[in-house]
Amino acid sequence: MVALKQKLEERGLRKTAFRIELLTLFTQTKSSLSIEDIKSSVGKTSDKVTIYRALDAFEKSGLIHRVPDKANLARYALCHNECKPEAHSHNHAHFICTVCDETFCIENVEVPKIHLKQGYKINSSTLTLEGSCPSCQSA
Amino acid sequence: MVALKQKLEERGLRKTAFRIELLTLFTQTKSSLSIEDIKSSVGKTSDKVTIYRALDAFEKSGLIHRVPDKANLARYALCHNECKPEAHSHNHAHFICTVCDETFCIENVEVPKIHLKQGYKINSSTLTLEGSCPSCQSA
DNA sequence: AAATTTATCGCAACTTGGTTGCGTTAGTTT
DNA sequence: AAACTAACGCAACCAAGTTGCGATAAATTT
Repeated sequence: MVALKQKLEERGLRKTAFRIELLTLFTQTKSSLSIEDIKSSVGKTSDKVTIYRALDAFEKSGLIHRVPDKANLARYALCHNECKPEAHSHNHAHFICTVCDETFCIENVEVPKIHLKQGYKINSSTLTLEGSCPSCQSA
Repeated sequence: MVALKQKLEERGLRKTAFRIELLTLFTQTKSSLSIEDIKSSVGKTSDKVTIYRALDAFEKSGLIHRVPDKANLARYALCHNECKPEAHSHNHAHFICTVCDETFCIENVEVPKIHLKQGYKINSSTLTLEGSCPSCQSA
């Protein structure tokens, strides 16, 4: 909890009740959170605009990053590595279960380095796998 | 043109003026088309609903497939390989230029096969690269 | 060729994810 | 405590995409 407030302070973000609650939610979540998820657990009291702006601020300051989502919706997860503002480094793949719509970070899989024809400058690369996860297999 | 109408007929789609025009546009386009692109070249006369439904029908019948887009918008391209309804096979990477927002298919790059932990079933995998393309480099 | 069938069209109205403007509230700094 | 300004919250808005439904026009049947 203390470390959590520190994270906000380090980045020049204010320690409001809502933002602390939101960041806590992220630390307690194994995989990623959709806006839906967030709304249903901390959004009862806060306006959607507040949520969007907080997510935006968190992302800009390197606290969280966007992960892909089946329906092309926004989805976020905590940054594990050292992410600085304007330079997120998330070189891992994502697995999206098309049954339960969960998004999993595949930590131990590196996104292969691709080199393109001369002239292309690559800033980021994402490898997204779609299918069904173990719990949805058995169903 | 003849082959084009045939494609529609083969899939049980009607050869309406609009759908022929739309399919022609796809064949004339090297990379991919956003809804914006489509609207501005064939959408003057047709309703957006018509466009969406035509794209939907084309995709379902394996004529075109969706490609990722920077802003998570829908974007489509012609199917090169043999795509059947319900079974698209597009094992190539996409490059999105974040300057001009163009999406390029990287034809000669295979999406590497990833094997996950037991229990995950992968239906499709997409490798998306973001950066700036040659023409936007020089600017 | 006319009649029937049915895919496609096009308008209106709606839904959803997300944004903008702006006045108010509340951390933070002095 | 006063001043400063990030963050909040409401309303209004926007854009992408969907749904319902009657009208139109291919394709098929007679």
